[in-house]
Amino acid sequence: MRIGELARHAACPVETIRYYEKEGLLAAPRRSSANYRDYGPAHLERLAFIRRCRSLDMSLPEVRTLLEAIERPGGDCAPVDALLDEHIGHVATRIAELARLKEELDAIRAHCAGARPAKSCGIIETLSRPAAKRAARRSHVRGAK
Amino acid sequence: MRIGELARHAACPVETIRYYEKEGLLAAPRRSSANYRDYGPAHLERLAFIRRCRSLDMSLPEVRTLLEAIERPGGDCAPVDALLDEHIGHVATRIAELARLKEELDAIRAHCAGARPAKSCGIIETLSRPAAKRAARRSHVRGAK
DNA sequence: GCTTGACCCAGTACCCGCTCCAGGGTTTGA
DNA sequence: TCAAACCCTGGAGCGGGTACTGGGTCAAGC
Repeated sequence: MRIGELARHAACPVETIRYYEKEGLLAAPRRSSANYRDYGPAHLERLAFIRRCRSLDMSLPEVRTLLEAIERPGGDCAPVDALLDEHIGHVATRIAELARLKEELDAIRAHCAGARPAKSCGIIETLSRPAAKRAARRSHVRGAK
Repeated sequence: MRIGELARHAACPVETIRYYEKEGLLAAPRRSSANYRDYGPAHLERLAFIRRCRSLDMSLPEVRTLLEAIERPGGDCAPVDALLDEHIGHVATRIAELARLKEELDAIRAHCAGARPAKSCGIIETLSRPAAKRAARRSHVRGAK
């Protein structure tokens, strides 16, 4: 199967497949005489796994760790469990952070009822004042917009 | 005041201040004879505003829009209100997405009680199956790790 | 007057996870 | 035979900085 067909089966852009190969997440397939990549079912399975993990907001290093744990012959799944637990923790943390953020934004928004001269707008004034202390983000799960 | 002092007052890395100047968010200050940047209180006020907005997860284009709305003489604050409403909407959307994601991750995690051979681990099997459909993220608020 | 260390400058490369582009070659169907 | 659709490599770009190189400057102590 050529890269376009693999891309359709895995619902993954062609460029992303080449990128995964470059990053060592997906094994380089053999090439046709015209130098086209030629994939088999194992590649599709592996790519689907990667895409599924990505859809769960795992980073590529995390996916790599999972793939290595799976490939390791005779290994148990304890590292997989640990990685998943940690990832779930990150997601929970980010949810809590965003909930606090939303409270703060709602409070700021309440300072203005609309259409007043900018100089006397309570929102602008509030935005100019220092924030209540919030924990810094250090984790990889993406934010809000 | 030199850039280091401004950085301390605003709790903002020096490099970031230079970056904001390059991006046109912070006006270029006058220079000392040794070509050092020389800031006044207005710069600190403006930088504090930018940092406050960033701490609320606004993007730099959003901050730019706010700054322009504030600077516009005689303008009212309706655009500010609108921007804030939109941003709050993005945050709420991201919270909902992450909550769904966490449910899915919890469900996957429940498939393994630990320390089984990787081949028979329910997590790995689940990760290999296609995901339930979830809405794609298109918004700027960051995710979970 | 000289040294030491803290500070400042400009410019560039790097992070992630792609995405898009340029400029070519190949395959497929009409 | 020709066009459209596909494939290739290599490189640049996104946001929002961070880090580094290789210099210049300043203030204090000796």
